[in-house]
Amino acid sequence: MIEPTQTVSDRPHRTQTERRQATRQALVEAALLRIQAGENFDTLSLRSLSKAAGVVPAAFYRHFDSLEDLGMALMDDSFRALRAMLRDARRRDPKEAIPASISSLTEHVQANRPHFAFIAQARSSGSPRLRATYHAEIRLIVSELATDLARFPHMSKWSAADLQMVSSLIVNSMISTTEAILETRENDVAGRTAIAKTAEHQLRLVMIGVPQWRSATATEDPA
Amino acid sequence: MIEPTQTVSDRPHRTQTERRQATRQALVEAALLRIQAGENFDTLSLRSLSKAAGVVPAAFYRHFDSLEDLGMALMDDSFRALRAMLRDARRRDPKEAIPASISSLTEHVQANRPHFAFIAQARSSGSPRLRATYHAEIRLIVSELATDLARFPHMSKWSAADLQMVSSLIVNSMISTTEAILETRENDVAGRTAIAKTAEHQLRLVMIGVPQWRSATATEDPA
DNA sequence: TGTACATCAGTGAACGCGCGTTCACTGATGTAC
DNA sequence: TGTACATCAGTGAACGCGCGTTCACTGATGTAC
Repeated sequence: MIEPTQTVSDRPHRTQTERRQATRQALVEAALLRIQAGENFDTLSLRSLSKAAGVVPAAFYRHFDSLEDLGMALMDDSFRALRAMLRDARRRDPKEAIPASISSLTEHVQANRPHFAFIAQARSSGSPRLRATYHAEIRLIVSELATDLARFPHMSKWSAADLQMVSSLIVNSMISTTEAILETRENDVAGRTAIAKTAEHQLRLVMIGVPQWRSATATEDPA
Repeated sequence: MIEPTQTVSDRPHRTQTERRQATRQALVEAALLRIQAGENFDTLSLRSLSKAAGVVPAAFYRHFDSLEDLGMALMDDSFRALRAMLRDARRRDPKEAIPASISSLTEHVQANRPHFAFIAQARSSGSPRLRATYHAEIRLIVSELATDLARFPHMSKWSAADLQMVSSLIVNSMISTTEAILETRENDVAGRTAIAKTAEHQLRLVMIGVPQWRSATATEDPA
């Protein structure tokens, strides 16, 4: 009577691989949940996460070498979410770059609160290795934005240093905006709208200065 | 032969009050030392700090109710250092406001690394109470800067919202600069000079946009 | 298809450790007379 | 100035707890024949 072949979702006994993935994911998600709730990653314990994932502490080691190892996995996932956001922003109308970027930011942060919260934390907490990874990723993003900016009319002749200067100003401002969004309560839509508006004005103000910018120092790294 | 009245520093047996203060200070400084070394405040333990201060764990309670209480004391000290920096910056030539502010920032951060590092951490770690204190202090600083900015020629007629918008852009940028300075090694003077230069350019770029700024929305909070 | 064996995710017990907190105490400093 | 008493910063021992890590194990899933 019972169909001998069932779909994956129907099957009560999943394959070993599927079960393994599920446990790993449960550990990761336990961490993200606690981070979303405002806890700092480095106050999490292997035992509490294992418990939340419904697994004995020793089982943790079947998936991660250590808490830091789980942190690195979280870092991967989180920056993947961040890069998806950047891709989305770039895909939108370049004539409306500012509002497009801001709305992309607010939407993605809202849809991936725990990942962005984890990134925000990594700025100044976590192990040195996690922090180093964070800073390397951010530096990369700043450089990529600098490249993008060089395509804008007024900045095509700018020095690399000046492009990095504007780029890091923008990225830092976006990080602050992200943190502000994360501080809003889930249902405070108006609060987030206000933050987005302010962020938009800040970007506009920066871009207004661009056509008149003249670097004071002529000395540039010849490389 | 021995002078019956000695100076405080000579006296081998200080008063009870002096000894008390010294122990309290030793606890606070043990925390600051560990923070300066890159540790996060909320990984510190009452026992390790007591040990560093040369005192038994139970003695901690003669000075602080809890670690959070010590954190609040650190917060007071740290924001006192930050406010001293702001006062210093305001005291300097207003015609050279940008370089004056940046050099004041770099000097004070360098002279009070652990305090500024603690503040930088409080942005996204520590107990909710510590975080709330941090955000309240920063909000106050943003508002004070907005008031200052209103005295500048082009901004005297600006709306409160627009002043806050520029002010928070500047403060966030300064926070990022502070964090960058804290990441430099103690002897990396050149690195800090480069960071200061970039920060100066960023502020200049922002201020260049100011005369042309027109708020897009006419709707303002009537209050 | 059926059987024998290998793999391996998860178990449960045990370990030593540093933690925050409590308590009755000690002995030097401070105060009242 | 000298004495008797009060104050109180710091002591040392003890507590129960959650931590990370180890280990031999179990039993279901997967594989080779």
